[in-house]
Amino acid sequence: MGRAPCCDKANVKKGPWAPEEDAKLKAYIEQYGTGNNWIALPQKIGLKRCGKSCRLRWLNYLRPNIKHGGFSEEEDNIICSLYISIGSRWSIIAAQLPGRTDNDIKNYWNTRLKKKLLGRRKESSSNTSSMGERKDTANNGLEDNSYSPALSNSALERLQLHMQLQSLQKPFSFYNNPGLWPKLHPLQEKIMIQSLQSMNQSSPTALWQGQNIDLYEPPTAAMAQEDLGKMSMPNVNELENSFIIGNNNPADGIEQSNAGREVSGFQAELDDFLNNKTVAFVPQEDQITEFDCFQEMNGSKDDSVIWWSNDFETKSASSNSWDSTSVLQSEQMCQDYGLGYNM
DNA sequence: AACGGCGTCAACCGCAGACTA
DNA sequence: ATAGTCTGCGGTTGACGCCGT
Repeated sequence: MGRAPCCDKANVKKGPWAPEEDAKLKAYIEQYGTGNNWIALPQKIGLKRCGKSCRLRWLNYLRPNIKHGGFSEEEDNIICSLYISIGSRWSIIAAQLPGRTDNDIKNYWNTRLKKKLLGRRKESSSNTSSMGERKDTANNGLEDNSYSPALSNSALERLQLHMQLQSLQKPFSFYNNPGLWPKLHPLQEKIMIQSLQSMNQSSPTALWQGQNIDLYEPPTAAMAQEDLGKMSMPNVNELENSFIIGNNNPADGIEQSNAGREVSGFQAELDDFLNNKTVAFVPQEDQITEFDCFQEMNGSKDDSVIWWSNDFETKSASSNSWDSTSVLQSEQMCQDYGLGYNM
């Protein structure tokens, strides 16, 4: 059974809002409030707009104390940290940044921050190029893998960011060192990727749960082999917990303080990233040979190494990576996070 | 000046969950 | 219990402006 449309689309105006429309909407809401019924609101004030459109306009633009543009470095850090930690939960992230809307943050991430962070891969690839490995210097960014034209997969992005951070912290950790990865035939790789893809489609949470990866304690090679054997991915909850700080649970005193150190260390890394202070991870010569198997997997050696297949169709992974409990944890975490970072 | 490519951002769309009758 | 409605959210789209050729 289909869903009833929220409004009569034929009689609804679309596109940019006119100043008069803004004025009408703003004046009404400021005087009467939304009345808890966005659908009825446009009729009440004689606007030929969909209720949802009114809501969006109010929340993203007309609402008082909205800030547009001009994101500070501190805000950058918060967005990046939270994105890596909780994914594309823009509303939660926005809640930590007063005056910012989820839409704004989402746009800012997609158009700038993502490039700022992931674009560093470009640098490292260029370095590789200078070592005579690359043939193509154009479009060597993350999104250019032949497997995937678009990078909408926040989970993968987060993994990659996570790995970048790890590469800085522990350059020889498993995830940075393809030499520790099991050698697979390109065909096997593809099958693995397809399996991951289907797993992720059928049960997005299953992919992430049940496996441990500590953000700062990389698994041993044996563990890693086992991980890969199970075709698992890092446990995001685990990852997420690595960021929980200041939980004020006396029983966890020691762990808390450790967590605090981890986070501050992480924050330092992030700062470095954002400020371009650190040198991007440059694979060692022996590692580069290992990279080749992944490049061959893509049928070419012309691009930067993409660790993961970007071919995952994880449209839902980002939003379904954890259950509501985790979301609540995230919200708690966000509060703690705020304390931890002296916001 | 005209054109095309690209980046940005406001707005739309569709889904999922909460709520209500 | 169930169907309908509303809200909130995240992904995507399209208009617009800037810039290089």
